[in-house]
Amino acid sequence: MARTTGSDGEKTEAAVREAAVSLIARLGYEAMSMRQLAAEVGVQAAALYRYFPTKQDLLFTLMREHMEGLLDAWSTARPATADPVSRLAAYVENHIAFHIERRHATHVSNMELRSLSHERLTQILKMRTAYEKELRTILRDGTEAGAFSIDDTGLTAMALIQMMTGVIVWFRPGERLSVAEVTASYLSMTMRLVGATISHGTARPYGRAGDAVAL
Amino acid sequence: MARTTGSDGEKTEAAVREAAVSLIARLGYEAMSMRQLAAEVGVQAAALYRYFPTKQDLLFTLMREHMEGLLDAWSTARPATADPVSRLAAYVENHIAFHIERRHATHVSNMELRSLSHERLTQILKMRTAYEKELRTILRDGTEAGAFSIDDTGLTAMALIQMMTGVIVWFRPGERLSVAEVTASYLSMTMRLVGATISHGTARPYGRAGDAVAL
DNA sequence: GAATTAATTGAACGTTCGTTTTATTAATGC
DNA sequence: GCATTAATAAAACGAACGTTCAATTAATTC
Repeated sequence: MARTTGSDGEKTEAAVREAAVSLIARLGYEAMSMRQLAAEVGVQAAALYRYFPTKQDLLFTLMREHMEGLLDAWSTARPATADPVSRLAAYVENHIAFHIERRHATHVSNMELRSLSHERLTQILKMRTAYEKELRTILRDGTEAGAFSIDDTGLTAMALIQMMTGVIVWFRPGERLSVAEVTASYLSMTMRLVGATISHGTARPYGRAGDAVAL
Repeated sequence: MARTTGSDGEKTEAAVREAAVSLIARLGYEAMSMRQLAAEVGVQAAALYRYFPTKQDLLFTLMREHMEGLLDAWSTARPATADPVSRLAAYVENHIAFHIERRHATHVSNMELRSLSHERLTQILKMRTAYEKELRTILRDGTEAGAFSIDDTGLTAMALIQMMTGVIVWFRPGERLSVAEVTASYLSMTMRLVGATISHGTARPYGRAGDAVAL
């Protein structure tokens, strides 16, 4: 009826985070109760409040760390080259890989924004906007350099991100398609959508279906 | 403390539906209480149970009618022609128009699926699959006819639908872009993504940026 | 090995939830 | 105008919710 043998704060907190992402992704934030979460972890509900002062603090922590992870992943994957096609390819590959690997956390970050307070919502959206701006910059640079032909970079960036993130809705690892195949397909679709050419001024389109996609 | 002057079942039920779509879209199904909904309509919570036996029945009704509306809209808009490019254009135009016009209901139908019972979830997903199959058929027909060049019609259909439906996330009527402009952009992006050509065997691509899009 | 700190339990608090029941009044049909 | 039906209010139900508090035990420190 008190501290249990082998109990360890760090391990418990990690278990809480993991279980929370999984439960919120499956049931939704509002539908998940603190008692349910505690049961999943194997503790009483009161124990959760040692690690997160409120239920919303828990949600916010999960979301903030997910967004930080996304920005970190991109700043690691971002290539040094100025070539817009390479930069766009790197963005797409990073985005698909990250989102497939963290399907549940992405689900939470995308679906539960309305459960945040105004101030915290603003913080998350700021990070999201920064990430989207990276794509808009690539698209604008590429258009100005003549590598892409795009009507509206803002609209195109949103369309691409929605398309790519949507992969988590239908993709299940270990089914018909591998992660590499899915990534290659999305890369090809992206390059065609933006009207990418292999190099400036060339009419040859990038990655037509049936061709091997040059990475 | 009982029936109020001017009360009318039909009007009340319509008001309940309307307020429910709006509230669920804004707060989420779990976060919306029946008392909140009743207050929005201007009645007591108990009055809602005259029209919908349970909260989940209300949600299911809204979703089912939304999906029926989508299928109806497409069966009206679907062209008689066999030309895949025209059929795809009609699909995109109908999809964008319908989803922009019914942003809130779409939000509800996409986000609250997990609050349905298994049986009802299956019913909704069946309608959704039927709708998606229409797009897959167009893409397959177009690929076989040589009008599109697509790697994987299933994957491409999902990517296109995610891209198009995503318009409701960022688009706000009356801001920078008109509905017509947005539709034209999405049509152009779609045609490029599927590698559409104006007619079979021609190398000329459909709707490059900068050209006028032929509708 | 005693004192301190870390981790957790169990019980309880007040609130809100979806829903049901009963009573009451407005509209309708004859 | 009387009987019937439609539409609602008011009050209450038990259950579940997020959260707090006090007590208790395990691990750590000295």
